[in-house]
Amino acid sequence: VTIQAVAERAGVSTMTVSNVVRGGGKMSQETRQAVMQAIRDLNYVPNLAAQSLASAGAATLGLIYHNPQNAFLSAMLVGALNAAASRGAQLVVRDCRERTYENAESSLRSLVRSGSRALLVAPPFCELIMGTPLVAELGVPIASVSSGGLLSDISTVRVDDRAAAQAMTELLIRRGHHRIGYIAGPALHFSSGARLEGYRDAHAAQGLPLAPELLTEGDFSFDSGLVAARRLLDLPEPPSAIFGSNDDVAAAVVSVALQRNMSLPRDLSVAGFDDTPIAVKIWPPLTTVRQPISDMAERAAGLLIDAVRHPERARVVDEIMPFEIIERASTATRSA
Amino acid sequence: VTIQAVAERAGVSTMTVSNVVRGGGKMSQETRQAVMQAIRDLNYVPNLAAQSLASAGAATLGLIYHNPQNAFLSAMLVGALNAAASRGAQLVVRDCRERTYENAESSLRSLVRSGSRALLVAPPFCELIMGTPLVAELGVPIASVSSGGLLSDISTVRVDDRAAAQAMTELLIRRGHHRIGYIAGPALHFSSGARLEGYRDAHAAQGLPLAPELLTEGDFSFDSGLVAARRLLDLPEPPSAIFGSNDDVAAAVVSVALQRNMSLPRDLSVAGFDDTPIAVKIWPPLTTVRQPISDMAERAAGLLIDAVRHPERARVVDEIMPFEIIERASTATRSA
DNA sequence: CTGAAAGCGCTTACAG
DNA sequence: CTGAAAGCGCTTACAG
Repeated sequence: VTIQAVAERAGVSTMTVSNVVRGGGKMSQETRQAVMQAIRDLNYVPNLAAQSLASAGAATLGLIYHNPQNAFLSAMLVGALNAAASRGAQLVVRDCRERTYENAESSLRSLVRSGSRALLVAPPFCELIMGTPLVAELGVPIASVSSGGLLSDISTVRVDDRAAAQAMTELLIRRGHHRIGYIAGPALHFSSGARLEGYRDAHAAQGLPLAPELLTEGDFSFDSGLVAARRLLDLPEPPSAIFGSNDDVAAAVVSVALQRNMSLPRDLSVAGFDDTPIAVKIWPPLTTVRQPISDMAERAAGLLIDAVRHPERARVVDEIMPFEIIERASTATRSA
Repeated sequence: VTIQAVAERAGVSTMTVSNVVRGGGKMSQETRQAVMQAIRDLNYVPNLAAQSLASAGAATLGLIYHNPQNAFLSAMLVGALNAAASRGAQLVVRDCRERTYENAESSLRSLVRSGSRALLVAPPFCELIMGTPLVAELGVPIASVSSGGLLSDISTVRVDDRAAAQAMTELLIRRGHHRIGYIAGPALHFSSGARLEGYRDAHAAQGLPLAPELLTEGDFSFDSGLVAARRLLDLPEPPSAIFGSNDDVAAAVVSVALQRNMSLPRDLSVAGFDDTPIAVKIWPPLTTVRQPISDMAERAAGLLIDAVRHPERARVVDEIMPFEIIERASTATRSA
């Protein structure tokens, strides 16, 4: 069942069918009705590959990321898929094996070459390609989610990571915690730096000294959180609260604490970042910074679809979405 | 940079370039070298949409599923993506909003129409379309992962869910548990039925009576696990162990128990199914049935790619992969 | 408001 | 071992 079959059945040209399918074009009600009927009768479904080849309206978005097991990525995928589905776009997903510029470059080129008219790039790839000649060479709009900072030539939808981390740290300080351990993310992600700044800002704002031994670095993985948590809890003077830079890392802290028979949140307050599903699947559920990842991805994908359909209006934007501090049972006022 | 540009630079026809790109064909070493060099010089990347349109070798697989937030689906995605990447295939992913036959049908038709040469269908869609005329109408090989049973006209890669559930239940019985709560999955999934059978088999095999009040049903979600766990623990004579039919449900049991200040595994043993990431991100880590979801998906996708490339050998297969019982800290011998 | 023609970048027979 | 031709299903200007 091709567009031609539909055209014949409806007694019009393929061009008219194409117009009806894409929703645009002006035509008499009857023609449109006839075409719709033929489409229904024949059970016609457009061939996206052909649409894309003919370099058409069917915006197909390319998405690259690393480690799809990750909850952040799952959420991002959901959002992008939603935007694509609700707006008739196609999503092509590509897993980049390594977090290197070279990997990102070859995946991105292939995607564009294969019909992607816009690109959604997950961290840390957006940081990696930002500002390089590649961005212009690709020649399509590019957007990212949760980049952790403004990206000169890539649109971004993010929260104010620095302010969010500051707000969370201040919450902990208000709860009476003076020694707050921090588990930073990997340097490759701009968001790691921004969140760390926020942690520092809070100390400065509240006149609390920064204790260097309370600062550790992980790579956003649960296992790295385990290591960092042990180091922190083994300190001669351990922290009374630990802020992990994402939920997986915070969950690792909870795990280590429970394993040591500590009672949470009495003996230790724990906070995370993202509000991914795991935040409420562990006990005690995590106090965390809610970052609407799916919505952000949906918005970013929407931006791209708009840019593809209305190139004249397209431009690089930096959208900041609101974050929310969610206090759950993993934090409490410091016990005297 | 099209295939033509490469052909000109290498001084051959596009057909020869095409042959080199797809790896097949017989040609002199020099021609091949020249073409490869031209490809490198020009940074040529084939246009998958065009390949697909020309109804070519570039196997593109369509994948439909529901609720990508789910750990099972993430793992499945990873596996499929791996297979696709390592074998030069393209993966197009489609989220089916509702778990209905109609939804599956329209998504599947669209996928095929748009160039998918084979389909990977997640539960419960494989159960939904199995045995219907649609399968033949689609006209492409279809495979599923973890279907929970043999599917007449769809290839499947699965574990023996019944035997796995029996093995887990027997482990619990051997640990001294006589009253084992069970939280079944939704009826739509064949695996729910199979696992429940396994739970029963174990009781029969060990000469243990089945207590109907110990049987509850969830829908594989964490929240449904919360409800079921409360019901079970509120019983006049509560179970000393609870077996959840997936890890999310088991995590919910752990959560409810900890919330009630029970000490795990002393007061309650908990077991799950799947060995998804959450199994080791909670404390105590879950005893569970390890089902190699990613590998299974990779295998299923590989089967499909083979079927596309060698249609003459293609047939419906039912592959059973080994499961593994992983005992972690969430289970223990029943305390007297 | 509707249509005929050319073309998107590739591959598939079919020749040579 | 290599190439010229036709065609995959659609869309984009351009006419009428």
